[in-house]
Amino acid sequence: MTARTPDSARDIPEATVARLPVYLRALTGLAESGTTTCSSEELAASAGVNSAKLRKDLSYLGSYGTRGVGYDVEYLRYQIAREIGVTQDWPVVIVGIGNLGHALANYSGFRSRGFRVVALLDADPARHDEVVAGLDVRSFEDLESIVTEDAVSIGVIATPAVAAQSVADRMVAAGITSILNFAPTVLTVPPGVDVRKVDLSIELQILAYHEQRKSVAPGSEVVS
Amino acid sequence: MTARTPDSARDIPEATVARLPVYLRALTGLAESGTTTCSSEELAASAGVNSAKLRKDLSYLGSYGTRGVGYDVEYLRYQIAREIGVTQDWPVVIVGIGNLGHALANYSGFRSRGFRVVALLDADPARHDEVVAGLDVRSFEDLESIVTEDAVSIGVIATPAVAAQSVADRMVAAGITSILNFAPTVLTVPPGVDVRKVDLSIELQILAYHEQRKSVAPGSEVVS
DNA sequence: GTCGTTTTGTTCAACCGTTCACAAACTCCT
DNA sequence: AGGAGTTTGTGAACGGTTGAACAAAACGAC
Repeated sequence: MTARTPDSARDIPEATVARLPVYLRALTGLAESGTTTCSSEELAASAGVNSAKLRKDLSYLGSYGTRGVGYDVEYLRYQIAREIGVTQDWPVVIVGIGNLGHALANYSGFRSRGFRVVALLDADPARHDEVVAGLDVRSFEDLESIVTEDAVSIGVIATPAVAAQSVADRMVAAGITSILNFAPTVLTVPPGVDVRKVDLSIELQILAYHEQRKSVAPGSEVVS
Repeated sequence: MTARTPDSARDIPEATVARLPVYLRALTGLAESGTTTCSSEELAASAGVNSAKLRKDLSYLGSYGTRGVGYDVEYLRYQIAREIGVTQDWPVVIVGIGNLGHALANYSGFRSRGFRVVALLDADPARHDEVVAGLDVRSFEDLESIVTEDAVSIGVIATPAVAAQSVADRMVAAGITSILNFAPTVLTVPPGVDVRKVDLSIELQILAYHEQRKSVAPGSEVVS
């Protein structure tokens, strides 16, 4: 048996980390529908995974269930939120207020899940008088002062591809250590900085690959 | 040695499929900058992976390189495009023309990569007179006729979470077999239908998890 | 208190994906 | 033609992820 650390401190597998937010959302849904207790089977169904995987994932956080009973929805929800770090609010800055930047700025899912958009920046002065989602679009030159003042550690890049690398460089120089990149380009960052990328057309291309296969071979593939 | 099938027919690992579009983009970039030949090392650098992985990925498609020389950029680009299926155009329908739907409809990366948005649908009649990205927003009730008429097999869901499942059900009933879901909810679909999901807040939460860990001193344990 | 039922937490084996290391194959130079 | 240098394609080892199966623990009935 591994040593039982009182507070969570062990390293959680990356695949598990990626699913924790899904469990968190499922638990929120259950809580809103009035459920106070749930089994791993129920929660797994809500999250779209199988129950063995769910239990294994939760076991990395600690032992928050009760055998023979299940999980207390509110308690587990809090534990996962704490583990992810969304019990506190994370200030976020969005750079590139085009169509996608607009959508991101207005996305209510950010604020409701522990993220607070503190600034919208764009290199184009023509956009600087605009007000989006209650925030006025500011100059990209303000990046450093905003990052310092609001202790921003997460940046979102929604610029055209050509600008993305230089924006990332400025972000890193300003002190940002986590970047969510929507621009269709590969970012190079120094060690210690995390980058996650969301690429819309890549997702469609993956679907197209499988779609093409369906029309050829009868052996169908299912990805949930 | 495994049997050499003349045309691509073997099953390509899912992880490899997800990277092929990245290679395709990197090759397009190289071609635009006038490069006609590249080594696996160069291409891997452009794509942000290591060269061994790149070579192994490409080996699933066939043997398209020349030892001692490298890859012909244009030739390899075509082969990957053919494998993914983006040499033909894929008609796509987008449902839910809110902020995100707007952004998706205007996203030029779709059309330039083999996808053609044929219709924008929304359940809200107040949006039906709007024109977005050169297309007029139509009623969700038109889904079936559009899917049939334009042979649409890929649908994009950009609706609020509560509507997503019923939209997916209608899409599946209409004949769509691949769905890209931007709504923050788990979709249930019958076997044979592929779903990929893009979840903006989940990506941020994964970053937050790692960010939280950075600020804590490595190996420090708090025991009260 | 004991038994039976339920459900978690964990162990174990199979699977998938990544990386290393190297033989095979091609070019260039002499 | 042959040898040196280069780069691909792949076999094999390794580590991470998944899924099944089960022991441990809690609860309720009596």
